[in-house]
Amino acid sequence: MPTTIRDVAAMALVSPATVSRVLNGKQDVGSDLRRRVLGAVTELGYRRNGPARSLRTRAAMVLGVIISDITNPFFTAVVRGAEDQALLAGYSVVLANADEDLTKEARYLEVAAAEQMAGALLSPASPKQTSIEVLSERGIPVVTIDRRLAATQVDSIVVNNQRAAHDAVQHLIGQGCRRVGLVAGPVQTTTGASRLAGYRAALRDAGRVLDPSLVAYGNFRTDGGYAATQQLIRQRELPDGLLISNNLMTVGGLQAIAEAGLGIPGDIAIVGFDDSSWATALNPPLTVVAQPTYEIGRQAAKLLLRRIDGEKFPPRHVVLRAELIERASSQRMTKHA
Amino acid sequence: MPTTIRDVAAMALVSPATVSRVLNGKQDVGSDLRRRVLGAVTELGYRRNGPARSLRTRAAMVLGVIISDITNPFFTAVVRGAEDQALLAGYSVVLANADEDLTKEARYLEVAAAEQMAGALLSPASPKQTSIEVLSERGIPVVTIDRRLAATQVDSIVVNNQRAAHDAVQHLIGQGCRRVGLVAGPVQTTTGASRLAGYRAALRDAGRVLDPSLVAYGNFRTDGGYAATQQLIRQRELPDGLLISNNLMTVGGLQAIAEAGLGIPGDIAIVGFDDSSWATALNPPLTVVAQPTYEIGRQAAKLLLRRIDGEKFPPRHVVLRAELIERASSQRMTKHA
DNA sequence: CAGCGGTGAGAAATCGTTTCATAGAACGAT
DNA sequence: ATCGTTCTATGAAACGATTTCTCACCGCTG
Repeated sequence: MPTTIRDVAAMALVSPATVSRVLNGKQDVGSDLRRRVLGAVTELGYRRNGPARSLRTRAAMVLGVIISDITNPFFTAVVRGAEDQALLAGYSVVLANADEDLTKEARYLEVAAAEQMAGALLSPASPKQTSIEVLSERGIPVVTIDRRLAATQVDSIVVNNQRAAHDAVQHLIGQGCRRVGLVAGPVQTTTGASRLAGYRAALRDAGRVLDPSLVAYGNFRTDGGYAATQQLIRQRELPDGLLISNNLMTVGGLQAIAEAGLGIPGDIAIVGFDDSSWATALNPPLTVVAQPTYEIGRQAAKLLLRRIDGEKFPPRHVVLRAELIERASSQRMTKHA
Repeated sequence: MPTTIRDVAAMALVSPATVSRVLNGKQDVGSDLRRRVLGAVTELGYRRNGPARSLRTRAAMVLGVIISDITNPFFTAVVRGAEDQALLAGYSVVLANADEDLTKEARYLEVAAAEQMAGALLSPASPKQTSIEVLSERGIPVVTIDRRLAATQVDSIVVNNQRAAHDAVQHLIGQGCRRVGLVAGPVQTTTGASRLAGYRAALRDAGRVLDPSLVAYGNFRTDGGYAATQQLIRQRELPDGLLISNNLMTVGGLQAIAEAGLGIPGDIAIVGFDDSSWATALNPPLTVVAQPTYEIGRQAAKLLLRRIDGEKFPPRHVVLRAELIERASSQRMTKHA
């Protein structure tokens, strides 16, 4: 019952083809006809039928963003960046929440393929098991964010996690921490693995021995951070400095520490990953490794749009820098000591 | 180039119509043919073309969720509930971020209409100015979440905000607060207005006079909460208890209080809206009005699915209960005093 | 003036699926 | 044996846009 392109054509006394051309600005159309068409469009309140359009053009003006945890503020911040960029180019962004679950992830990749989205941003749940084949076999470009895929021909935007973790650990050592611990993320994610590597490298560089009992593994979620931290602080020899590999685990970690009655930074100095609005509301304010979330999203979308436009260039792997923001939770030496 | 339903039909030696019916389980198809078809489908790795399907059926198996702030954990938690429910019914969920911006909101409503989504969940930026006409004139059902529209014929799932705010203020008064302040949300949202009303009602019930200088207005975002709180605590007569109308503003408020060097709950007792993972990691842990976020999403999706199925019933306005969770940030009286 | 390139517009084919209207078969009832 | 009736399965017509192909027309040039 809604108005179609034929209705518009009839009212403007032109053919549907002309209406289509006006609407897409493809070919030159005489200015008088153009006016007539535009007039009819607004008069009838005509809107293009998306599916019909996608069916014919084999691509919707929609970008899919499949993130691994929608409740993680890091990802939502990334999405903001991607969204702004996409909107500028006339694309809409739709999100899907894969929940770190390979099945759900696969399902949403299929939705993206089935709906013939123009492209997709993805933070893969696994570098090996995640398969973007459904998309690539249909020529739909993908850019991964925050993490990489084992298949290196896929563009990616990540931060230098190893370096960032290295900086953070170095900072803790500089603050006089003797036993620096790590709440690590899942090693099957590239982020988890890189941050672990950075931690190890920093200790080695400082001439420390690696004590495996100082590393506990979590699932990048609050409960995992809680459990891992508890494991670390229940040992005979406590860590006196701790790097926690992502924001949600940091929340869990802080809780475990508070419950154990340990003082921050007196008993244990803390550095978290990912800045968040509440980091400064904590007491003491939290030292964090801040990732350029908005920029990650923005660059990912930009890159994706270039691929959608059909530009050919070798796979690009953009590495942005994360920055250590020193706040009180890790300050053991007074600055003017 | 991807395989179509005709390819499948050719391989199974049946007509496309039969393949379609097998795939949709609509009508009876002989079990031998059914097997042949299914075999061909898996063999060819066939996937339905979404747009073609939507074009024909005039509805995609997709639910749109348009939320007003994707960086707000409250909304993302709601989405989780809606998603689980939708997936159960075979629908996929896509999110869009309206960012409290009427223009963006309108745009995404149009996208939902243009893509012929089956239905939409919406937290309207404004009860009056938000128009869901694009959807309703196409028969696409909408359920609002967290907030209502002025047009009461639209289903909604909200919490009893007035009651919740009332409880919180009553609690603060019970803790001995003499001057209870409020960081209010935008009055043009139903949530903002209801919480303000609850605050006022609680003071009236307690026989207090309403002091307008104890209420400051924010925009439901961190910066707004910061500014509003600052305004309240810079007066000559400070509030000694404070209810903050949403989670993001609470973060800003805490920051302002920390900067002013005020002690919680000693100088000022705090109750925030919306529970969050970090609420217990704060020192002191934050007393909050917790909303049943997951349940809001779940019920909203359920209701929407019934509408999509074409069920007819009068507009339903579900009101869930929010619950006060007392933690240390508002405890001034020791329990055993 | 013939011929040619270029331009603006229309007719019709097309995208891949669903579905309506049937055709044929099988079966039971009359 | 005939007629209905019920099942299955098919052919073909949508759905609403884009796009190729075509043609008419115009102005220029040699």
